[in-house]
Amino acid sequence: MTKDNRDKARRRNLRCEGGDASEAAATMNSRATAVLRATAVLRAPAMAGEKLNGGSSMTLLLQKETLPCSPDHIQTFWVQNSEPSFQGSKSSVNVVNVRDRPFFRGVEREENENEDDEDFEVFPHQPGKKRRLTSEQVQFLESNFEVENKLEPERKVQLAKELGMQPRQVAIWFQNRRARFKTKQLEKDYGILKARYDILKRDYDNLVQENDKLKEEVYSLMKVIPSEKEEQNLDDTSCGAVNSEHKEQTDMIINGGSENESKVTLPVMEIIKQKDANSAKSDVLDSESPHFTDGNQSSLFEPADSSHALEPDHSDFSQDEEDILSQNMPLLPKFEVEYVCYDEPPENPFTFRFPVEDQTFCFWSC
DNA sequence: ATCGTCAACCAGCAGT
DNA sequence: ACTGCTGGTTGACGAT
Repeated sequence: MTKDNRDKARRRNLRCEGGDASEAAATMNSRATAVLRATAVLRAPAMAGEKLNGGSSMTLLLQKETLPCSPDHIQTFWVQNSEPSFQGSKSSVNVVNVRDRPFFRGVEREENENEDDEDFEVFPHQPGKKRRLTSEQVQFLESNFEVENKLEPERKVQLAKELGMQPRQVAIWFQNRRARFKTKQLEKDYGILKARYDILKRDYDNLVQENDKLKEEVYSLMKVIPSEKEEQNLDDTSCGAVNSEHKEQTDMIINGGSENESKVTLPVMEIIKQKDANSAKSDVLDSESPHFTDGNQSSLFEPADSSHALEPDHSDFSQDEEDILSQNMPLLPKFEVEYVCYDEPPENPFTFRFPVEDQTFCFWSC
């Protein structure tokens, strides 16, 4: 018999016997003695982890007819059975009739159904019967979950006592609650990533448009400059050579000069730099645009830095543009980056190259 | 009848 | 060996 099989058999036996013996005993004991039942209706803390002390509105729910105790008993019970985080000098205690409260409907019914059952075996698991927890039980568990989503053994027993549940039920509820929380968190993160991608995509499209405009302007400027020179050097025999050199430079700029950028002569670079300065105010690249300041950024993301977006143009995606994109998408999973089809394998898996079409961006819509 | 929710369960893994 | 966790599944139950 393997270890796993032994484990499974043991666990099945435990469940068939009504769960862990000590847990069951604790529950039954609590039920036998808990003529007084208490729960707390707590305002849900604004944020998980916020302590539920001072100022929480607290309601003690008492079974009116069977309550043999004074307010002193109530206080004693509460202090003995509450976690420190639920205690507070500012907490208000209200004694109310709970006959109508949903929290006790199930208990009451069970008790009535088992009036002759002196050992209080009203909670053992009945195969095929599932009872929903009452709204009050769920609310109490939710409050505790927000304080701490893990469940220590003592706390589990404590909660089970206070809620009239089996500790195993409490444990299962916390497990399921964690699973639900994780699912929601994943959905939320996906939404944030999607929004982030949309912004990057929009910026990229705008950059492409800006790039095209710059190219056109450079072309038009290149037409003007040679004509001026021609006028000044009409008889200059080197004119042809100058124009030839100039044309090479222009082509290098427009068609991709990353190979030897330093050879670009100053006049052309100045023109481009002036254009950069004018374009720096573009809303496309404005680091103060709303998507950087909406205050709703997930911790998953760092603000995109578009400050490099108007470096001297390279028609192909060169190193600068790769840097821009890699900075803007620092946390994209590697598989997404490598989705681009390469003619040749990339030398570095973290550098990537965009094809002329922006098919790279299809990974969200695929 | 169908669908969504949720308590309960199972299998596998990890820590003690 | 024991315990608790995660991920996945099952089945009861309520809403439509």
